[in-house]
Amino acid sequence: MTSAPHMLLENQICLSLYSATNALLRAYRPFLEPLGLTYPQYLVMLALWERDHISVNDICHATRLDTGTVTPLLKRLEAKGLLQKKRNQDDERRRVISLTSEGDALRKPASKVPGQMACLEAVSIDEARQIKSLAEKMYKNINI
Amino acid sequence: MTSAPHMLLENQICLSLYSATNALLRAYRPFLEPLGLTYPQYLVMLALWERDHISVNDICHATRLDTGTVTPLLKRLEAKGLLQKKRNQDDERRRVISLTSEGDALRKPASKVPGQMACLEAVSIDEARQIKSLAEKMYKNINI
DNA sequence: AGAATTTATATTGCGCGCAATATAATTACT
DNA sequence: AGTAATTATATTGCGCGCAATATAAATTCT
Repeated sequence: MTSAPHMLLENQICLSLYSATNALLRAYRPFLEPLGLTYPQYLVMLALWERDHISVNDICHATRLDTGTVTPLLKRLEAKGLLQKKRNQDDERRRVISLTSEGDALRKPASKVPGQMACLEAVSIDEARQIKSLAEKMYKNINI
Repeated sequence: MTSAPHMLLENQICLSLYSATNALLRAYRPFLEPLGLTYPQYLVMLALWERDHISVNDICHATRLDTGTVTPLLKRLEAKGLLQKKRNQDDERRRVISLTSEGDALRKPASKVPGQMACLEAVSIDEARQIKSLAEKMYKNINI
């Protein structure tokens, strides 16, 4: 029994996206490993370098990661001495996440990562723009 | 200190791809859950529905998954009674993965999944084609 | 034939990704 | 004020994703 076209692996859009994303994450690894960061941890650090002293929820929104992912991830970054968690005085539920001087200092070497990734030239600049815009549209349309 | 453009989360192509892919995987969940499958398990079943009696390595290639991912995944599918693992007589290293009648029977309800996903209309048909082709290019260029 | 290399699969361990659930503080409602 | 609903964060558990390592069978080389 032959498979219908929509049941063929080679026609799975999701598999293409899935494997490309995993490949891209693997490509980040050698550049992030010297910084002691995984890609999701790098996203959290980017969020903090962009705006310090924010809440866990702010980090979830900025990085599009889940609480169940971010909470233990923050613990690891805290254990590495890159950030601190304090209680917010105004709202005792909130935690305020703040960079340590080490966390702040990591910014400089981390700023070389985008350039290193660009050197891979996996796609052209224009194609990168296209795929980003299409992925954004997909993300927003799925997340109602 | 303000972040340079290439250090802004909103300019991270990988974050767009990453979050879109995760969103797409989440979107599959309600359709795959009634079948008792995760998305990677669905990929393996698609591979077997396409060609039965193949090796673990064949499955890794077809699904672009890793041995460390596939081996335990096959155990779970075996435990669900969807497939069997036998030794290859010609080459004792190889395992031959074969669908059970239950595994074969799952093909029919599974054939509705692509249509259900298409109904989400996350992107147009043409955009889906574009993003698939760009993701394929990226995947192939990264995986030298 | 015997040793070295390659190939196929399995195992271990860690970090997510996420659904479900829990806890505690705040806000809204009556 | 007291209760209900909401919000912020944390916890649990399972299934990947993958690097590193192990094991065993087949192949190649001498």
